[in-house]
Amino acid sequence: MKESVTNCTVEEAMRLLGGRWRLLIVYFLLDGPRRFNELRRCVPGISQRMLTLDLRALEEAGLIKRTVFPTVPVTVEYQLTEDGKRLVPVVKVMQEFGKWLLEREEGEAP
Amino acid sequence: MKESVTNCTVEEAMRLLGGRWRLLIVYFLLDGPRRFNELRRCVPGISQRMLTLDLRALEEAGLIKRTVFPTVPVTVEYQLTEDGKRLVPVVKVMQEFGKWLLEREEGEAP
DNA sequence: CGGGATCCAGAATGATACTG
DNA sequence: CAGTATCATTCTGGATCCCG
Repeated sequence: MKESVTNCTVEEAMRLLGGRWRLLIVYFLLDGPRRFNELRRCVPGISQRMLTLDLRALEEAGLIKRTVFPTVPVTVEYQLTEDGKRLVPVVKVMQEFGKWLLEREEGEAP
Repeated sequence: MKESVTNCTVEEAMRLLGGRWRLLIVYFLLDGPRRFNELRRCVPGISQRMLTLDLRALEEAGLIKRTVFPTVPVTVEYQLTEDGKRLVPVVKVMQEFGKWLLEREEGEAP
C-alpha cells in the first residue's frame, strides 16, 4: 500500500499544508521572523502543542528555519526559508478565497 | 472595521478546503462535469463514503452543482458552479506547489 | 448507478501539567 | 520563553451492508 501516487500533485501539497493551522502560521511569517509566543498570540486559538508540531513539520519540510538565540530566557525565531517563499502565492490565494467566502456569508445569512 | 476578523480568511478557506480530498475532487472537475463513479475512478484511493461527504460539503458551499438524470439506473453529474470557478486559481497554485514538492523529493532521496 | 447507514480504527487536535 | 509529556476528545477515513 501507499505506493507513490501517479500525478497527484494536489494531494501531495494538501498532505503537507492541509492541516488547520499550517498555512495560517505561514501567513504570519510573511512579514518577517516571529518568535514562538508571538506566533501563539497571532494565530487565533492555536494550542501550544499544535504550534510546536506544525512548526516542526514545516521546518522538516525545509519551508521555515528555526533560530535559537542563547539569551536568558532563550529566544527562538522562525522565518520562511527561500523554499518557504514558494508558499507565498499559496497563502495569498487562500486568503483571497477565504475573504470572498466571508463576504458572501455576510451577504446571505446575517 | 472589525479588527476582530483579523485574518481568519486563511483559516476560513482551509476549514472548507483543508480536507484530504476536496481540492483533488475539484481538480478533476476543472475539465467539465463528472459522474459519481467517474470521480471515484479518477480520485486515487478515495472511498465512496468520503466522496459522498466531500461532494455534499462542496455542494452545500455552493461550489459545485449536482444534477440528477432520471435514467435507469439513475445518473448523477457534478460540475463547478460559477462560484466554484473561484477555486481554479486555488487548485492551480496547489498543483504547482505539489509539483515542486515532488520534484524536490526526487532530487534529494533517490 | 449512486448513494445512505452503521461501525470502527487511526489521525488530528485540544487541555493540562511540568521543565530547562 | 519555548517547549515536552500525557491524556482526552474530536475528526477523518475505511469497511461493510443495504436500498431505490
